[in-house]
Formats: sequence, C-alpha cells, structure tokens
Amino acid sequence: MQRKTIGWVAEAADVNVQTVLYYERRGLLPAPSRSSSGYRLFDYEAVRRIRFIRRTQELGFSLKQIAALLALQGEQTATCAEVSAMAASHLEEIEGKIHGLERMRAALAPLVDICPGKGPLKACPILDSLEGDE
Amino acid sequence: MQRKTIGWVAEAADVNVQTVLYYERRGLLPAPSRSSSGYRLFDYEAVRRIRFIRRTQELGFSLKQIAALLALQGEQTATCAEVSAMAASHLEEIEGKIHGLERMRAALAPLVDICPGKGPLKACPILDSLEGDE
DNA sequence: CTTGACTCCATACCTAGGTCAAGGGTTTAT
DNA sequence: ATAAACCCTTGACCTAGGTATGGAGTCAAG
Repeated sequence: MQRKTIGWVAEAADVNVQTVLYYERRGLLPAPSRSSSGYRLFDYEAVRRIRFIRRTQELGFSLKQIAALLALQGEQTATCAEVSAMAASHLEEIEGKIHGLERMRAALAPLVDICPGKGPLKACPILDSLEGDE
Repeated sequence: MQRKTIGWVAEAADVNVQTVLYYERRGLLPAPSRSSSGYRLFDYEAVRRIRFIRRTQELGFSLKQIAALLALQGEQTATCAEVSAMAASHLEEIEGKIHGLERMRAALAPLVDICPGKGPLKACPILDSLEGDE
C-alpha cells in the first residue's frame, strides 16, 4: 500500500488538486502524513473518502453536512439513528425545494401559455402580470 | 407627484436602502434625479419597479435575467415573443432543477426507509450505500 | 546538471445577492 | 443651535464551493 502524492489522489478521485487541498482545509480529509521534504503522502483511503464526498454531494448534501456525517463515522458512540435523522431532515429540505420550484412552475407556466408569442410588447400578459395590480 | 428620498422608497417597496443602491448599481433601476445637495429623488415608479423585481425573483429569475426583461420593456422594437421566449426558457430551467431534486429524492428516500434507525453505526445502510461498491 | 513537472504555502478571485461599516455632509425637530 | 436621523460614497464582508496565481522548493529524466 504505497503512499501517493496529491496529484495522484486528485486524478484517481477525478477532482482538482486544489479541491483536495480545499477539502483538507475544510476538515473533510484528515491531515495526511508528509514526506521528508514536506510533500503530502496519501493512501487509497483518501480517494475513497473523496468519492464518498462527491457521491453525497450529488444527493444535495452540503459540505458542512457531509463533514458532520464523516465525523459520525469516526465516533464509536455514534448510532445509525443519528445518520438516519440527518438523512431524513435533508430529505425534507429537498422536498421543500421541490415544492418551492413547483410553485414557481405553477405560476409561470400559465403565463407562457397565455402569451400570444407575437405582436408588440405593450400589454404582454407576462409582463402585465409581473407588474402587479396597482 | 412629489419626489421622495431613498429611505422612503426602500420602505415603500419593503427592501433595504442598500438593496435599492445595489439595484441601481446593477442597472435594474435608472439613475434617479438628484436634489441640489446630491440626494437621490425618486418617484413612485421606482417603487413599482422594485416590486416588479421582487415578484419576478419569486419566480426564480436571476437579477441578470430580470435586467434583460427590464431592458426589453424599454425598447420600442421589443416583442412579446422575446419575453415569452425568456419565460419559456426559464420554465425549462425550473423543470430541470425539479428533476434534479426529484432524482436526489428518489435516491435518498429508500435509504431513509431501509435504515433501521437504531443500533450502532457499523453497517448503517445509508453510509454503506454512500461508500460505494468498490 | 539542467529542464520540466510536480509540490509547497498563502492569497486572491469567482458567482449571486445582498449587507455592513467608516467617515463625512444635510435636514429636521426641539 | 444642536442633536437625531437621514443621506452620500467607497469598499469590505458574508455564504458555498471551489479555481487561479505566484514565488519557491523538489524530484526524475535525459
């Protein structure tokens, strides 16, 4: 299990070198060991960790939330219930965003349908409705 | 139609004074006239404009897009079709976001359901699935 | 033994939409 | 006539998640 440099890790995890450094600064990656000249030396675990981060990001978790998840992973006393609670709360967050966007869609779609799509701008129903009723 | 100071406009439109200045900087509000001592003097049109901006933001348009809409409003040659095209394209954007979030929900919801919600962290199905299959 | 690729660290920059602070002038009410 | 409340400008700060830059040290190949 040879230890590798940051460039290797970044390529293996398909992220930028700067991103690896950034994750380390954010506390998402543990401080790696160093060579005698100060170069960071990672093992494959670091690659797995970065992939975990990216996959979890794809589910909409923020880096802050991911840091909390990773912290749980390290604790002996942590329970499955804590992870489950975070996931459930995040699921609600996602559903809230979906509802917000659906409200936008519900408000916007009829306007797009009503608009004749031709003719001059005066009394365009879209702009009209945005103007408000004053 | 008395011209009013920025504080009055901000209160009437229910935004911060700084926000009015920011909108002016962003080109969303025209440069107002000034009193002899340099104070901005607005008319009620400014309040209507700010309300237009806030309502349009609620539909998910960015300030950049709103600036484009407002620019159209000022042009003689602008047509309803241009507004309609922007709205339709934004509607697609919204739908894309909804689909992205629905994919997240579809991936996350089963995990929350599967997790027993009790017991130690080892082999929590949520973390497991995020770990990947390597 | 030198050149190019890699690494180090620190710092600045980016988007988006604001918000806050400093230091000064103006207006209004008491 | 003076203090409170308002306005001016410039510029920094904030969240999120990075990306870019620059000067200096290091490592491997030719």
